[in-house]
Amino acid sequence: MTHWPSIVVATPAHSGVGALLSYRSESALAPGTLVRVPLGAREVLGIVWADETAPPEGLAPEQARDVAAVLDGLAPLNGRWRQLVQFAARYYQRSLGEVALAALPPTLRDLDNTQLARRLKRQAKAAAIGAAPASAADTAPPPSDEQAAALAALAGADRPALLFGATGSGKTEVYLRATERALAADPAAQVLVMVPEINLTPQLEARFRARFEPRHGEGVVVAMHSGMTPPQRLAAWLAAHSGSARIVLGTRLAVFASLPGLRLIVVDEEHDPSYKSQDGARYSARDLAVYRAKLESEALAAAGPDAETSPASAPAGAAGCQVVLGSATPSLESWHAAEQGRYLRLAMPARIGGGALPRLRLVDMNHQPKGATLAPPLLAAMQERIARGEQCLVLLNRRGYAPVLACDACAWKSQCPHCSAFRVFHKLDRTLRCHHCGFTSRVPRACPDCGNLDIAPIGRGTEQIEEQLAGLLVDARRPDGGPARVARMDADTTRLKGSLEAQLAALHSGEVDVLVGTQMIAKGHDFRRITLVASLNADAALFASDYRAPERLFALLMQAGGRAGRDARHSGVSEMWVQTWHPEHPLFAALKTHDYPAFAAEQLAEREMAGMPPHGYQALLRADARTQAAAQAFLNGAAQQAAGLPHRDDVTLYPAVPLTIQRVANVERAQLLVEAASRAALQRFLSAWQPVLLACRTLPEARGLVRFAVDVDPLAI
DNA sequence: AGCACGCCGACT
DNA sequence: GTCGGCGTGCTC
Repeated sequence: MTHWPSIVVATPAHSGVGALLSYRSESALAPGTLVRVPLGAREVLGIVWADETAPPEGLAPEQARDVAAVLDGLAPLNGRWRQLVQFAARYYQRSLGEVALAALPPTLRDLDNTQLARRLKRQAKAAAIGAAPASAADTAPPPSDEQAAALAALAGADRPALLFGATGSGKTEVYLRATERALAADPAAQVLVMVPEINLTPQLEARFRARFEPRHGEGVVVAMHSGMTPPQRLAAWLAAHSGSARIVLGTRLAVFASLPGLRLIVVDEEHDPSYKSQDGARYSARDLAVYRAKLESEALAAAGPDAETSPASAPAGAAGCQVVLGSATPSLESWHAAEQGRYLRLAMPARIGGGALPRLRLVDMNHQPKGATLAPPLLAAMQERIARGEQCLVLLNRRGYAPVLACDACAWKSQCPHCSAFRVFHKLDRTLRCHHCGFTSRVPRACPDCGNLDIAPIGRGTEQIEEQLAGLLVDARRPDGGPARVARMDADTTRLKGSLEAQLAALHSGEVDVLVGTQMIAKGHDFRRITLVASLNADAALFASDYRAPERLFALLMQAGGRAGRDARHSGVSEMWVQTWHPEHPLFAALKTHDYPAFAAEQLAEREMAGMPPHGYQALLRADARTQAAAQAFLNGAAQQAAGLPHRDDVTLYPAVPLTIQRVANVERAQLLVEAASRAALQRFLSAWQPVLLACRTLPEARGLVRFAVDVDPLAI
């Protein structure tokens, strides 16, 4: 019998090719089956979405081509996975094909059956070795009272859980034990643990391996992130898909991993903006994680009590798939959900070992010597720490030596020729670099415009702070009498593979007394001897036009402060210094008492007044074009042609505006904000709008449009 | 997105 | 006389 399977292929978002293409097959193909199909002149990977026994309507049967091959040996992707992908595509306004195929490891796309068979064989072999029982040594520390309480509450949770735990309160131990419990409840159970950045995977991976490999064998934990080589990614994906890997640890892309036995999802540092993808489909891995857990739970419930192993002994919540969002400074969205009771809040306010959170020291820059980068009291405090053999962390969110280089005599500045931004002066390699497009050249000896020899850096970056601190601390002495050692850590110093680990090791061993760096040093790393953290340019975020800037600043400062005093011996004296021109700002009052709930309440009240998320819903229509006029013409045309669309009156469309950085790599950028009072209204309108957007591409006044994209729930507007 | 087809400038 | 530039157009 001839079958007419509907198959998803990697069609780009706006190609005009429908989401599902009909092919012909002599045998039935289960939904979720991976196949290779002809598409135009090439053969591509496809996923069977539905198997039809009747020829498709609106397509002459002879136009359907034959399925070229079935990737056998791979179980079909299950219904929950397909539902997740379908939801993500619809919600984030992308084609199903783009989302579905991007969710698979890239190598799978160009593997034929013999190559695949080889990989599968290797994988099965590795899984067999890994499954070999090893020593059952249990090195886990007993949980604290708070951890035990959180775990007990989690066991009965019938909702997503928000683990609101101070830095150092031992959230990871809760993840480990929740994982342990999930794995023990069901021999096929799998757990997904997500972290915001690749940098944070190695140490978490190490802890999970140490805990679970002794009991479950090697291969029980696999990592999944974009830093892995294509073969590594394929191996990890296959291990997860086959069920041999019980724990998948990864960045946002791991939310799409095929996990047939998924029973628990952990989203660590759930507030982190890295969970929102900024290219391709702009999905929020945190939000998708919550949705995925719901899908899995519903499927398990529908399967009935008979389908599950021990329904009688398990608490109500544990029968489904749980999701735990962890943070010391939750996103306002998650906090709001917890306030409303949609999420279950689990609080762990105390630090393990009883250490106190650092004391906030605000430095009013109005009362400091003019032009001082580091206020004298801060410098004195640092010298004291060094003398005691303690470490300091200095935070500045700017790489390079100076953000701008300018001529003293004329108006020349280090403008990037391709972007509406200045190029950053990097003193170490004498370059001017554009941090947006990468355009780099050597620093000119003289002003390119007027020939003046005096061209001077304006502003400060991490390189300069490192240099200045080395000078200012030249007389500082460590307890052993040696000179203070200053180091810098940012994207420039950690570019090479392994260099991040090497630098962290140097810090841990005590070779470094003062570490200068960008926000990457504030995240996750557990430094024992740090007792002072200083933030030099917090003000930039206080008055930023981005309404989420205060939220991010609060999270960053709390997180950075959390690096200090983790060792209870030092915690009594640990301090968080913030240099500011606005010490009266209410954000600092909440920061001083480490009072996230107060800060969140204040922010949420402001958001409610303004109808901002989570009290309103937003989407951006973004356009890239050769001219700003074309970009805006496309956006405004799309807005005009929205007239009369269903649900048009449920949304507000704002005029098109250029982005803050209007031009990047010679592409002009503009965007248009869409607001709605409810998620559903926004969704309905965006769906209706999609064909209009496609039509507006060819508007004569939009000539020169390069691309457009819809960003649902944008992080910045 | 690929990858075709298609119509105009510098090379064996 | 061809190789190749990237401008439109299609993919079950």
